[in-house]
Amino acid sequence: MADVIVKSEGLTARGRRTRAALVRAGREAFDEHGYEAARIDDVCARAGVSHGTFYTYFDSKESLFGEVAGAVVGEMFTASIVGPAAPGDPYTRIEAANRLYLRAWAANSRLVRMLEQAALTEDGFRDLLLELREVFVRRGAEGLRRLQEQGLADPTLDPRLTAIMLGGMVEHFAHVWLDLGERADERTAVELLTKLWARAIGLTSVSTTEASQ
Amino acid sequence: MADVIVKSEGLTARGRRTRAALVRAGREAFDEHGYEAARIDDVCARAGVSHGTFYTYFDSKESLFGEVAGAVVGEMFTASIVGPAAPGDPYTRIEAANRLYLRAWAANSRLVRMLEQAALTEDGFRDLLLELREVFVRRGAEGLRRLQEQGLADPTLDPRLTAIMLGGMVEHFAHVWLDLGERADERTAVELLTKLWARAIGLTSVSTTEASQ
Amino acid sequence: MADVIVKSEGLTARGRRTRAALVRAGREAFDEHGYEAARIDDVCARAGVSHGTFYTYFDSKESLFGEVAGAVVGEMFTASIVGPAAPGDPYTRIEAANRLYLRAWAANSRLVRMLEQAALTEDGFRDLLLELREVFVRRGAEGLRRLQEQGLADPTLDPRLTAIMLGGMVEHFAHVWLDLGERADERTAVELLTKLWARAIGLTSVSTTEASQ
Amino acid sequence: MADVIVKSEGLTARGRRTRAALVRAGREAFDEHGYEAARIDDVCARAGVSHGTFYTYFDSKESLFGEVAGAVVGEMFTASIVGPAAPGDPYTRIEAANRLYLRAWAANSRLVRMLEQAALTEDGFRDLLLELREVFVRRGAEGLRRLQEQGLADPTLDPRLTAIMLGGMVEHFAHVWLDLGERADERTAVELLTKLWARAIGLTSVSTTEASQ
DNA sequence: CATGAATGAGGATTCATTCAT
DNA sequence: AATGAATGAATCCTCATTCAT
Repeated sequence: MADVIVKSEGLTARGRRTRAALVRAGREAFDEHGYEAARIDDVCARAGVSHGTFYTYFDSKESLFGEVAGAVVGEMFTASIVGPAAPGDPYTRIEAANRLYLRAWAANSRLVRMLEQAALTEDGFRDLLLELREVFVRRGAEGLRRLQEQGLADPTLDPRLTAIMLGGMVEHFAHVWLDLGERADERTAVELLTKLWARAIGLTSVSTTEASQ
Repeated sequence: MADVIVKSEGLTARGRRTRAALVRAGREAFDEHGYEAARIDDVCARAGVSHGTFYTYFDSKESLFGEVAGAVVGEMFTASIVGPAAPGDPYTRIEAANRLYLRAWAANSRLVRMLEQAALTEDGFRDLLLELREVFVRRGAEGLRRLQEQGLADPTLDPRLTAIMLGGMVEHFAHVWLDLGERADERTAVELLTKLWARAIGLTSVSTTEASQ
Repeated sequence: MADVIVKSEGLTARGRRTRAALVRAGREAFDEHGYEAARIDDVCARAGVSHGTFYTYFDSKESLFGEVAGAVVGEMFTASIVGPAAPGDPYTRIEAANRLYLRAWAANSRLVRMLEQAALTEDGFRDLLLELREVFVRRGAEGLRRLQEQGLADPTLDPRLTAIMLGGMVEHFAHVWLDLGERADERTAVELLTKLWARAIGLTSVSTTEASQ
Repeated sequence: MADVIVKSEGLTARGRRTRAALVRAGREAFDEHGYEAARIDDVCARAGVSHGTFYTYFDSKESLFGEVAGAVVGEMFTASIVGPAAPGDPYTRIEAANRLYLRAWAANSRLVRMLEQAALTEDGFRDLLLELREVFVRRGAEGLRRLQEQGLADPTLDPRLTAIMLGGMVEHFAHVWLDLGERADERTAVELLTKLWARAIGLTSVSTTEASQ
């Protein structure tokens, strides 16, 4: 993945536990205070280890963040996979994907923002960030292409750009919803996002189906 | 607006010049390095004044940022106004609005991100940020409501939530486009954003017109 | 007096007014905040003049303090003089002197403390302080010597040392009373101070007189 | 005691050594330069530690001063205790008390002055100062009351106010003697202070005894 | 005389990182 | 593997003083 180097080889069981505790603590600290404001002291206190111990496992604050960010990105990958043989019609599947998409971003909104900050200065983070985005963009683009091939979506739409825009709509809403406190319940949000998404790509079989809502 | 206090009354011409130079320099510095990483010394060097002079005009880095953010928000308001008697059909008007919207956010993307960061800790900035968002959200919601009243858009859509989502799509694309380096030319982007937007709200008179593009 | 140099010659009437305003403002500022904490800005604001003007009249903050301290010392000299042909018996005269002494120190307690602070570093201030003390010490010592010569007080007491100690009692009480908030009314305080003072020096004609209180 | 918080728990032997060195250095620095003029860098240099180490043990200059002041007050308490079964007649015991009193104040004169300065702004220091004063005042007042009960001192004197005044005489003399350089040897000073004190309270058994000195 | 903008030395404080134990 | 004391570069901010107008 990203080329951030961490000290993680040849650890005893105890060492692995300590290391894991630090990553967990780091994730909390970054999420609560942001990258700059998060203190190594705080991380160590949360993990229940002393100052010096931190440097047994990580070279620097940055390398801890790399680890945390990698874990988050991994989770988001996993969490957003709609079972390949997902049931139902295209609309329902888009809805399911949007629900997972929204949840994945909502759960990690602040850390992804941080990763974006970090990406501005560190190329390693930039790569990680682009990789994260690319996975979601490709997934969206492929889904659209498949629908286009099946004659269910407007074939003139550029799949990649469309996926970026509509994916961005979901991602951005996750941010507004959670970080900025816009009031909405998940169900309503997912339904509306899906309706807009489906209409935007001209999902044919849907025009009547979801009119019943 | 935001409740950040600045020293700005009763200045001589020279004072106003210096102050303006500091704001300009601050905007550059923040835009280049981000809020935390921006150094007051750097700002002073850019403005060609000494250390202490900064504090003649501002209480702190924070208060300078407040000034810069206020200016940016003001510019974005102004820049995004579509002439009330904008020509043409609804689709063309949405397109014009999207173009301005995209440009406004693209021009200030980094500073708005910074404002979001700052909003996490400082209530004054949070207010400024919410105010900024609200203006765009309201504008979008009112546009949609008007179309709904004219029978040109799906009347079942919640105007506010829809405006947030579709506005977010544009805003987020501005970020991906400029900050993350996604390749696209403005024309293509605006056209696609508009097509998606129009379809999403079920803009009637359009379904055939622009299908020929 | 002290060898603090001030710019005070050849001033116009307007100049003298400004200068006086600065001294007055300085006295207030020093009394309220202490020497270190008093700000030249604050002094200028109180005096209603601009920053730069201060340096037309004084070389430095220190020289302003010199002026203020000199004025205070002068006032204390004046205020503490018991009319040479003060009426009544020795006891009554000691009482009158104590009342004035107490008032003089109470009125200027904080500024004298400041002068003591300043005296630690600046010889000019040290001289002024010693001069101030000396005046009071001498006055007390001479009073005692006169009583001793008249056979009214214990002739074995060293006049200077005794005056320092008993004068210190009054001076210190002024401090405790006003600066530290010890509750007591002036009348009671003066009566007790005088009784203690009179007894301490073995004032003969008094042993019965004041027993009637 | 005072509500100044210090970092002092769970230290290793090395930590305790460093901390103690800082307190010692701080006491010296404060005593030499005064509170405001004392530099943290100077304290660190004296203690032989680096800049940052200071903040491992203290939050601020103020908290170091709190520690130093607390230590001084503690020492003064201890140093001024006259053995309960002190030998001899009342006069001799007053003399012993005065000697200890004078020494205690003389040894810490400057730091107590500093505490008074600090008490003007910080309530924690004000409390510490008042506590210090109160101990001495009470001790004096109780001594006097005992003598009054035994019929050895003027029963009409208010014990507290009298103790404040006569205690102030000793305290103030310590200041004049040491800080202002009034020449006197301890023996003479203590004898005179005691004579004045004893006469002032009308100590009966003494009037003739010590008149022969 | 008055103004107020500009200066910059100086000081307190933070915190990631190192290292002896 | 863990500890926690020590480090010092880096940064913000203050305020007495100077100077051009």
